[in-house]
Amino acid sequence: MLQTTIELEKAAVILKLLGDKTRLTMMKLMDNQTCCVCEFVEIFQSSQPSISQHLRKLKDLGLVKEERKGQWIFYSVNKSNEYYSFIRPILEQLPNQDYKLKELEEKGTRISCC
Amino acid sequence: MLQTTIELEKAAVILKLLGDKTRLTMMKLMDNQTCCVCEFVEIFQSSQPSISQHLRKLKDLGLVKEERKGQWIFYSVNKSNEYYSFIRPILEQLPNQDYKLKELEEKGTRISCC
DNA sequence: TTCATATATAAGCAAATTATTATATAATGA
DNA sequence: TCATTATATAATAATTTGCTTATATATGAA
Repeated sequence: MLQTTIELEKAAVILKLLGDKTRLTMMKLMDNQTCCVCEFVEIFQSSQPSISQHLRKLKDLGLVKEERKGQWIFYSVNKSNEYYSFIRPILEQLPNQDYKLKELEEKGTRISCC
Repeated sequence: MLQTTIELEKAAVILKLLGDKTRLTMMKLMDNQTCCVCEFVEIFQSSQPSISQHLRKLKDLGLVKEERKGQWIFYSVNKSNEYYSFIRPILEQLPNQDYKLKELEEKGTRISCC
């Protein structure tokens, strides 16, 4: 079987991180799109520190990358991370969440912020 | 894309369960083999109630099935569960753990018990 | 420089999770 | 029936997690 494997302990850590509805939805969104913190705050109706803390955990594992543009910091899935091949099949099986960003665009809150 | 999707909330619950080193290793083992509680107790050097509780969680989600044979209860991955297609690609990427059972066989503790 | 906005971090707390200890149930064999 | 073995469950304790509140940092604009 020509399949790369991932250390079991590392896999468990990654799966635990993905095993949270907010983080999992974020990852699915960021797999297609680049998002900033304030968008997540609006999408999930969560506090800004709460969103920042979720992103911090994903970043600490290297699953996402950040890019500052002025005041804003844009996050996206780090597809060159060595573990991306592990999480990709998981994300692929999740229903697309892009409608959440579309809703922001319709309300004008996507443009105003980013 | 001809790919079935899984509800996001359900996916998060499953990933959280898999996001534990003991449970993840158990699932990888049970994907190939049928194991009983006492084997897991020896493999993980954990208490019997701790192992039973991990198995209970996996069973509650339908991820594993049990079959009693005399005093022993054998557990294995429930491949007819509707979510097996979701977890299979995850398990496939994990390194094979069968050596753990081989070690029991060499020590004679596999046969004595099951 | 000062103010406003976006984001990060730290501390504290509540909720959830895991392990332990004690006990119950079920099957086997003497 | 009684003792033993395998497993489950309940109660509790210990640990971890996630959120809130408060504060700090960084950028841009007035």
